[in-house]
Amino acid sequence: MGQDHVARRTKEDAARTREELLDAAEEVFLERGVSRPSLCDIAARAGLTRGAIYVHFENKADLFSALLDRFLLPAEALSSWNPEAGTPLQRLHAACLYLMRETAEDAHWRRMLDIVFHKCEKLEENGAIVQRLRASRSGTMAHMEGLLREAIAAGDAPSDLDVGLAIELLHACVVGTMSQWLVHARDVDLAAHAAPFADALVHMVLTAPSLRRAADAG
Amino acid sequence: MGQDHVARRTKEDAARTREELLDAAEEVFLERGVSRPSLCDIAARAGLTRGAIYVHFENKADLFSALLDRFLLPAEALSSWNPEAGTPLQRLHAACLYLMRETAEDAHWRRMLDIVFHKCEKLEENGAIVQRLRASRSGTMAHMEGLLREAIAAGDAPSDLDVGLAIELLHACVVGTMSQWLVHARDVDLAAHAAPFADALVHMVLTAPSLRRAADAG
DNA sequence: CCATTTAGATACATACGTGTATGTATCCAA
DNA sequence: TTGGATACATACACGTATGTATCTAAATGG
Repeated sequence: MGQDHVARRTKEDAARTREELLDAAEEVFLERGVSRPSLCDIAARAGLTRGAIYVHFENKADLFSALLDRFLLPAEALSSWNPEAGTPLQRLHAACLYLMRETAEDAHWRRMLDIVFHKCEKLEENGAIVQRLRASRSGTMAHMEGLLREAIAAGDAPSDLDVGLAIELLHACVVGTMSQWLVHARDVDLAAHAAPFADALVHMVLTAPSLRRAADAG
Repeated sequence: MGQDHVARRTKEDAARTREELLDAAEEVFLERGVSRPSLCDIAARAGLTRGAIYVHFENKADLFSALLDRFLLPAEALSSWNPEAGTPLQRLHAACLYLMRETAEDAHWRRMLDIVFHKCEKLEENGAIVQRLRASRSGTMAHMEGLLREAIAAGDAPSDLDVGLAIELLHACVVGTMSQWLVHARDVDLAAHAAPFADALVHMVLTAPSLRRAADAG
């Protein structure tokens, strides 16, 4: 605002403007999607010009990729999140609850998730998002599957459970719930619903006859 | 290609080219997203030029809207689908199964759903998609909620069930499953999973303690 | 059989986003 | 203090998408 020609300040200042550009991109992408806004729009939101963007990033795709880098996708969040409390079954329940509760309570995570789920087009040619989403899915599912197998070994889950089937459904339900919450965040009390939903989903995995191996429809 | 100046044919021919343009748009949108391809790309896919598009549609948004008109979103599909067989609970189960099985088996529905879920940006300013998605959600949820209340009245579901909570979860799980299937259609045998998933979800609604009114975590 | 209408192609003006090249002022090192 | 490096702004050239206007030929109505 007050500064006319702000040229090179200190290195930390440069890093700070980089963050401000990412913040601006996050805002603009959330409001108007990833494809439509120009780099000029994003820079203007940060009170800068396109020149600043090209200093820190190669182009819009690189900027978006950097924005994703700043954001721990669920897979990495799950891995980095302390998973060392309680029985495997309790930890599976905690993982589901964590994902949903974080969606309900962490505004920043919610905004980024909203961009990834609803404000950008998932195209093979894009690479950045698609690959991360694949990695997130397989990472989360592997994590859950490991816990569920441990739970079975510990006798906390039925031994004839079809683990692959159960995890596929559980993961889809958790992700679907998060996705729906993002769209209708104002209609629903997310925080209050997270716990009963996690309970119900784990209960389903443990008790649904149709998820047992060699099961017929109930 | 072979035709130099193909001018006005018969009225049915014109309607046919309109459909061909919509087909082309569906293909192109699925492959490359909604925002990036130009009207020229879409017309070329149909073997035509942009002029043909402007004859039948006002602009790209109108074309996309027409594409959605041609496609029955789940809500309308559910309403138009014969819902008159069996008890309310069986019909609730059939509704979930229908949505998932249709996703697994109807290639055209799957393509359109993939576009709507993953290949376009859901923005307020867009209107066309966002409004339809809202309508679809509320329509489907209302349908399901009615059936579940009937099931409770018939004694097929617990009377202290928190219907709103249960329907919110059930809907999110069904939509989430459909969405995940679209992304990883090649990794999973959709048709084989639809039935056990529908069974498990209904089982969850009927038996999960956390979905009862005044329930505490189980 | 002629006039009108219309499906679709083509041409053109305009706007806009991108990438790059250049300018400028500050910071840092010698 | 001076010269290079760097952060950011500005200017320009280019490609491209859009909307509209014009052109054509065929079909329809009288």
